[in-house]
Amino acid sequence: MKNKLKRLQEIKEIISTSSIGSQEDLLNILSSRGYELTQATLSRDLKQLKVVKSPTAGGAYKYILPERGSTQKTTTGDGYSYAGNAFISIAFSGFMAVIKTRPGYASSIAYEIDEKAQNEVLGTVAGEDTILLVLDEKVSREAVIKALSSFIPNIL
Amino acid sequence: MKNKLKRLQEIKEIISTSSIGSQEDLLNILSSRGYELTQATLSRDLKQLKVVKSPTAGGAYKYILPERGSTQKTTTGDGYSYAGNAFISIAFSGFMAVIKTRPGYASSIAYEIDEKAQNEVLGTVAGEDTILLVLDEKVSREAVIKALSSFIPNIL
DNA sequence: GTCTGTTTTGAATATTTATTCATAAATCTT
DNA sequence: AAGATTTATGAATAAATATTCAAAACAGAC
Repeated sequence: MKNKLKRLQEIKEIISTSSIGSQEDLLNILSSRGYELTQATLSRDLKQLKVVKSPTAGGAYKYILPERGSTQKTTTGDGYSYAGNAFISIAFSGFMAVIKTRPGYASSIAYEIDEKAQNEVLGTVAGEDTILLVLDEKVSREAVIKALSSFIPNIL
Repeated sequence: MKNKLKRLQEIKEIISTSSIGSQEDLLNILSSRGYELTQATLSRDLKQLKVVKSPTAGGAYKYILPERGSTQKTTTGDGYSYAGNAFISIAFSGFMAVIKTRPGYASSIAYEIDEKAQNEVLGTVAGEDTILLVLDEKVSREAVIKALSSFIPNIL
């Protein structure tokens, strides 16, 4: 219909000026302003507007508009990893390990480690060509190597 | 139970690192990591964490952590303590700890730690979303938590 | 106009999420 | 320790929300 756009505007306005806790409430307000639609349509409208139902401090819920001017997130898309090439060496000390990489690759490899070796590695800190890993004190160094080897073939 | 806190941290971590579309999905991941709970409890957890189910660009939904400053208010007192919001989790290994934060906040929180927990923490190294803490070997983990909790309320 | 493809919508339904109610576990107070 | 109070939880259910499926409204192209 022609008034979908106006309706979306109205929805944004209602949501931003009052505290709406359910689609049914919003539906009633819209109805009182002359917009006839069903919950199904409203659900789709809210999805399109990227409206979100957020828990409030008072223990209830309210709909909120998405952040304005938020930057689009960039997704690499290719899904390929340079880990194999960029990896240079690994060494252990206590419950830590240091990985050397080719310059510039430390953070991307660290990101993969964070993703894929959560059981073995508590966390990482990456510089330019060095990654510091904090290992779980319950796992062996062999287990760490094994976990990393699934996406860093050169490690062996 | 006592593991509610760890569970909440785990939830934050899962949500911030992967794309979860329903509580059931999240429930499965939690289950695979050893957390047994029902959807009812998860719903309450998410409400407490103010997690929100947001429509994505791809036409689906995903859970996201609350944006800093959206509904959360700054703590009273001498300054801003945004640390609470940006903090995600803490884990220990040996005389070290790893703190995960929302991307970009690691260094500011690390700065606060350096300032305010000098007795417990020898030093920190911060990346984008991870802080490495070297702990004083004479203090307990509980003491560290206690010291940090004075300016990272969410830690408890 | 008619044809064809796209968009919008409602009714019914499926799915998802929140809450109620009861119980158990933890915490506090004597 | 016992009793009282708060907190955490699951099972069942209620409530809310998303989607399917079919139909209608629309927009162009001819």
